[in-house]
Amino acid sequence: MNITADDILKQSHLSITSSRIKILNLFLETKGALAHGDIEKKFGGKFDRVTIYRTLQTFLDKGIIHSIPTADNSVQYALCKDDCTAGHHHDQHVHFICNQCGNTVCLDDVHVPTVKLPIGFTSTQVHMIVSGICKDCK
Amino acid sequence: MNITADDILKQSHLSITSSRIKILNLFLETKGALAHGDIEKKFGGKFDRVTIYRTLQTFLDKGIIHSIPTADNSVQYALCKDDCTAGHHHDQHVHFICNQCGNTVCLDDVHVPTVKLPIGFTSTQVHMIVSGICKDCK
DNA sequence: AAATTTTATGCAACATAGTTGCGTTTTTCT
DNA sequence: AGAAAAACGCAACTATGTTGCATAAAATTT
Repeated sequence: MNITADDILKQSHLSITSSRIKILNLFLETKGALAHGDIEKKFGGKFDRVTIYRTLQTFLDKGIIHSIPTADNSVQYALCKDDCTAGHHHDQHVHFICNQCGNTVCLDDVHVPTVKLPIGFTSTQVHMIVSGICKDCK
Repeated sequence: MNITADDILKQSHLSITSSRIKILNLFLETKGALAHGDIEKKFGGKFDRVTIYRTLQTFLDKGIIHSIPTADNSVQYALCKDDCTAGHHHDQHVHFICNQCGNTVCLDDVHVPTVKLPIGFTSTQVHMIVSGICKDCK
């Protein structure tokens, strides 16, 4: 049995509202990552833009989604795996951005390698973003 | 003898203009990376915002600077090393963003490790962004 | 060195993205 | 069902990024 949007919200102690359910379902249905603009387009004014901003922020805070920085100024969001908690993210996988279709996907199986930082530097988070051509576009 | 802004522009076959010289000098003087907003603040309306956008884009195209995606929607730019050319970037080093001082620096000595992608994926560019506490803030 | 061509800049107007405050509605708790 | 808490929608605002075009400045030619 699959996990539902309802379950996720309950697990995170969040109020169950129709906008949260719908946005969360969109994430569950979508394979790749979503930008704020994608969500806005998908629902075509059904929700206020502000609601989408706040919902994404809430999901980020609770560790339901994680953000993926991109070179073109459009932050993408993707669902976290089960082992993410509000305090600490474990999304240490590589993200892939396809230059052809523009999709961003989580390569859950590709782990971000650890690098040795110069003396004095301490790392709390590592992002690895690979761009190129994805398997659907080759 | 140090390389000058003038030299860089000539090498890239770009017209020598005062805005390009000044923006390039700012990069030469600054250790870390700069965002568009930093440059705008620095010059306080001395140049048009549009000029800064276009100058950055030109420098990017010519391989004079490279861009660094960040999680907070503010693309940073930093000078490329000598071995970057217009066609192909060789800035395969790790970037570090300090959560304390907010500075972004190029860790020129830390090379981005190669990762094995799933079958069907082809990589053209890899970004590795580490955030944490830098050596000046620890 | 002046004229011409090419390129870059500034301005205006616009488009998109993100934030904040506040009254109203919805959800949750008892 | 009623009270308290949380979320939503609206409006207004700020910041960020883009485009077209007239003007200004560089580079090129003679």
